[in-house]
Amino acid sequence: MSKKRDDITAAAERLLYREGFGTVGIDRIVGEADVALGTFYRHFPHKEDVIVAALLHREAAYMTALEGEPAQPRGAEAILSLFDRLLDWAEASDRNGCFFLRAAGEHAAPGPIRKAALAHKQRMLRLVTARLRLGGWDNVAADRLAPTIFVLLEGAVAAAFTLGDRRAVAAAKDTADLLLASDPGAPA
Amino acid sequence: MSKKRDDITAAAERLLYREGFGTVGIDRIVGEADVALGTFYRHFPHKEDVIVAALLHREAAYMTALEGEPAQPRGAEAILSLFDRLLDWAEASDRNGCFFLRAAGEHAAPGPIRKAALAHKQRMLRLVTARLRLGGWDNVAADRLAPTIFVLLEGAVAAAFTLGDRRAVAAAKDTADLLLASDPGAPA
DNA sequence: CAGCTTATAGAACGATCGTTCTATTTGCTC
DNA sequence: GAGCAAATAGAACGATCGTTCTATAAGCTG
Repeated sequence: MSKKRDDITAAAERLLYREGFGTVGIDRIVGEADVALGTFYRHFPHKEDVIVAALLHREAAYMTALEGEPAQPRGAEAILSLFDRLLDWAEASDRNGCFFLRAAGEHAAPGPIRKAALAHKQRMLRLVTARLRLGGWDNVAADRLAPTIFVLLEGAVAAAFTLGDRRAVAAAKDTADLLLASDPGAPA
Repeated sequence: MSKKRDDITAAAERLLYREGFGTVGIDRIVGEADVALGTFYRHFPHKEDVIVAALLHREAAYMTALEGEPAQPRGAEAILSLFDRLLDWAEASDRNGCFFLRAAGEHAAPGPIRKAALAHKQRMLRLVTARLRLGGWDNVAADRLAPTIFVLLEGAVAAAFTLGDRRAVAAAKDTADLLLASDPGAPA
């Protein structure tokens, strides 16, 4: 709705992701967004609020990036394409780990930040489940396979960050392929 | 060497892991360790120093916990037992994500903290490689399989945290089992 | 133009943070 | 017991942080 609000959210996401929640102050965000301090506090009464907005903003972009391309993927491709999109995403942004994992870890107190961060992971698990169904797995098989695919995605993100190369994502994709191919519930 | 130093390190590890690097101040660490402020600064001239000490302390405990039990595991058990130990570890400590991943993410500036955190991941990859060799895989097969096992371990840690149950670790273990069993380089 | 919302620059506040300092005491070793 | 390193309690510092406030300027709608 508000241009300024969006500018602030985007700047916050960039800085918080790149440098950390504790490191980045509001003055930095205000500077990066090129808005006045008063404008910031008009839109976000507390720092907590802008962090939540940054999380939601990044989540939307991330989920959209993951689901691009094959509109009606067949079979395993519904899952395997997620790893390809993940690789694109990881190579486009500066890799600094999973924003949501970090947000939850650095904000142990129950509250909007932790809630938003953990909710994203639940939505990711649901996204994987939905993709399995899209690929042709029945509901039971999808629910059974989703946690493993989720683990592979989480591991791929983490390892791509810490090892710094694309091997990890490729390894995760290959493993997903093996898993799906060897599963008795594979679609025709 | 120094009892006080160890007390401070242990207190810092506990607090920093549970509550985050930005949230916990030195006064909190000093309070938890029950030492005077001057004692703290005698042992750790900068906050950075105590963070690095906390990382190394946790790493030592973690790696030790992972390698417990079957002294000479045979075949896949060399790897699969890692997931069992990981489950024990995750259920013993308050789950708040991977300490090292968080440390690296929240300290983007190159420096001792990021270095220690990322070095741990390299050591984990080496640990996995060594376990594969211990299980009977030759060097080539071990190097090929290690990144995937590493991804599964990373994914298990992350998912155990965000999903909050043990399903994730079990799923990762089963996948490792499948992977190792279906690999052509499996030991006799 | 009037009137209202929004944005601006910047000072200012209280709290907290990492760090330093002082003065005193404890505990070990010669 | 002398001497010295280590630990204590606590005040104090400058910097930074999140937040509030004031005063002024744009920008849009009637």
